[in-house]
Amino acid sequence: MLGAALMLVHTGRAPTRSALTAELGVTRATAGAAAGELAALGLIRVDTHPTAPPTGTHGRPSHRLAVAPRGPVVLALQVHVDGYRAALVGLGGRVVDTRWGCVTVPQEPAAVIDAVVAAGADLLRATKLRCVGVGMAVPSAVSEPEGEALDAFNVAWSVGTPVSAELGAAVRRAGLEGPGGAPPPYFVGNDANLEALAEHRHGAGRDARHLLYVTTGHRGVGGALVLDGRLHTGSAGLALEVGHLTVDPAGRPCRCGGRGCLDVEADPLAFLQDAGRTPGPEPSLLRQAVDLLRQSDRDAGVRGAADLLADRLGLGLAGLVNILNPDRIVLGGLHSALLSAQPRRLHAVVAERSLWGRGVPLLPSGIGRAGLVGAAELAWQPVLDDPVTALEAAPA
Amino acid sequence: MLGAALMLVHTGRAPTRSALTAELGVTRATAGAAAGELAALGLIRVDTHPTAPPTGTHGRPSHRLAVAPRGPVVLALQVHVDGYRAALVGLGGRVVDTRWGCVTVPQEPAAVIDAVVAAGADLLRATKLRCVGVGMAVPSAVSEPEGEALDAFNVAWSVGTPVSAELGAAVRRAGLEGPGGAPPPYFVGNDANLEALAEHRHGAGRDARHLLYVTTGHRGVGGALVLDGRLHTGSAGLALEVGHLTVDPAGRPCRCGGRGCLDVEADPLAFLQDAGRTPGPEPSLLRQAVDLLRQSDRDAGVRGAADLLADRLGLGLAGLVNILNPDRIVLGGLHSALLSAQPRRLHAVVAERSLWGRGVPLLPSGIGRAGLVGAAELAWQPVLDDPVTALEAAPA
DNA sequence: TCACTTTGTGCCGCTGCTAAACAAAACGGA
DNA sequence: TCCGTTTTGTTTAGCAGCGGCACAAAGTGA
Repeated sequence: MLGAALMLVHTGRAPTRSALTAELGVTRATAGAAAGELAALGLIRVDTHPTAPPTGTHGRPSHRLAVAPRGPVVLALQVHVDGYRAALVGLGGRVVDTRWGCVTVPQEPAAVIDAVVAAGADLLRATKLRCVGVGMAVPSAVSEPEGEALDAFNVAWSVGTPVSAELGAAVRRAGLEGPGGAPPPYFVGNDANLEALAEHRHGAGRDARHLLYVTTGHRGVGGALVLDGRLHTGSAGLALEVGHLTVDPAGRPCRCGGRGCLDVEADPLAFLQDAGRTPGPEPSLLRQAVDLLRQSDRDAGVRGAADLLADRLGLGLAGLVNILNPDRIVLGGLHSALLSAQPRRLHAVVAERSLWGRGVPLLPSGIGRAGLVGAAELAWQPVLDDPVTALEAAPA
Repeated sequence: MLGAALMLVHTGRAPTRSALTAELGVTRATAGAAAGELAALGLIRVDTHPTAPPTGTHGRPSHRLAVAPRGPVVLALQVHVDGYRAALVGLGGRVVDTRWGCVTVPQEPAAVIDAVVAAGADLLRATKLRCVGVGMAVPSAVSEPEGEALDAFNVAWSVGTPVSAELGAAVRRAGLEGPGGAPPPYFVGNDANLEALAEHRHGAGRDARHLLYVTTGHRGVGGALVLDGRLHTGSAGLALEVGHLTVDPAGRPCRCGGRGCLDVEADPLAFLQDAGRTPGPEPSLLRQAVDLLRQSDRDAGVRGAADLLADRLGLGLAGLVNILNPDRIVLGGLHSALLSAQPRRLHAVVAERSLWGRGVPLLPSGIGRAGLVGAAELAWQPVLDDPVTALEAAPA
């Protein structure tokens, strides 16, 4: 109950106390008690006297609810192909402060993770905010419950790298303090999964019951599914490996052994190649591809490559629609840019190649740094599940 | 709580009161009270003095729990290509009595549904058992929440046939009486989905957290997914249309507009054709194919067709494994027979063509008439969710 | 027959919620 | 300006569900 109330404030669905009452489906008394407890825990702020609220309705104005401005935060970390980023994230997905660094690939996982955790520890020292959890996004499938990276070829980590264990060690080495003085709980997730979670809680996926998220990194295609508000990661954390759907049987060979996988046919590199460009070393492949896509109305070659990308992505999405029947699809990375640039062809292909995909809304991603925000969601989850227990969290 | 307890007895996971206590994770007092209430409702039987229980353990023997022998039943109905079947099904998936009939295609939906409901009403009159719900399985995708059949080409119903409404009308016409004297609640589902549900509750899918079910009818391939004990039907009931996964880009044309879909490459008709047989009018395509598959160790042509079927099905399953990461796969229809006949090739293809499919257990279906049992599960669901409310169910 | 183990049952108290009555804060009309 | 209406916040009483505990019951084995 407390957790459900906090989630409603967290996701912005309960901006007032009366909205909280309605969303929870309980009496005013119960909702009021919950709001009071959350305020006492320092998680939310209850504005008893909202200054000049232009209501326009009858009746007593409701108290406004908001996340506490200097309440606890979580440490959100992200490792990607050429660097890392650390951020302090409050409730509501508010990024308080952020810091980043570069690494040259290949690099030992432990060294990278130590560096990103150290950056986070710096942030915490500088702001003196209380840290209640650590979440990290990595560009790899992550097995559950072991927390091992299984295909982190982007960052040149070997199969089976114990990312979760390394993160735990780094957290202890950095001397981070969580609830009860013990090291804060820490979690690792795949970046595409976490971006999907962020989109569902705070972005274009809000209120979707079955949200399909598909995105590109610099290389490859990732997917995720959020069902009834919870990430569907499959039985071992390995679901939604959408990169190996076949979209062109005569296409490029893929490291999975097949040909014409989405992973190699609908990612930034494929798009640059299809447009006849030779990818340069700088900036990132994703940025080069997005910049190029902007020229599609002036350059016929680019336009052709964009059409090809839309056809292939659309075919892949159509297959996913047949299997998952989502009520919304959010696209990230290059696919988000493609959707914004020319929505029609993509919609048409999905409608044509799926059985009942005509009405599925396709939306571009709605938040920046979704990976970081998603990592924060992971770290917030224990608090959202049971605020009291998570905040007092007796050390082991 | 009461519902959870009933579910445990229903699925056979709580054969004794102490097992119920352990599975529910509550105190003996609470579990005892729940068992007492369910017995008072006439749903289960508590054997206080189990005669001669060969325990072999220390301590006081636990009371045995079982579904009530003459407790209420649900009416399970199934419509298929050339006929229908009605059954009374008790808790625990026990088929009390069954009755069937034939129809010649094409036939008006209302007429078929009237006939199958009438058969069910006969059964109820003959046994004088109390009916608490009606469930019907149809060979078509069923939209939610409207309850319309969307691709019932097998039974020649037009797109958008309001099956749920027709069933409701037939139930009222037949004068069936449910809880409180009102017509019993009625539900419609896709047959593959309901078979999956039956397998999960009572068959080869027991205790799987992420169960993927794939099966053939006489024509086409169907799939279903059971997540954490609940059927995943997608946002509009249209998920798991696995029949249109491409498994042979140069293959047969499919009514979806594509080529080489699972639907036309891994169904009984395709197998018969691949083996060089001309399908006869009798018996059903499924039966002909299963009978033929039995000869695969004597006939090289049949063996080749079986290998081809295993390759194509395996490729389709591998794709599904990449997307859904199930912890178990159960196969029905012709695919079940294929798995029993030659498990090795199928296992090998799934392992080879999926990223992490090596360890996924593949099992043949474990119950007969799974469609009927699944339809019964659908009808039982309100009782399993909240026995008290469902059984007293005030009329509208 | 006597420990010992395991299970069923009754009683007490805590927790979390609802219901109901009352108070507070806005609006609009006389 | 006053008062009725509407909506919301607050307080109190009461109920239902469940856990904890103590005790009784029904087996096993020495």
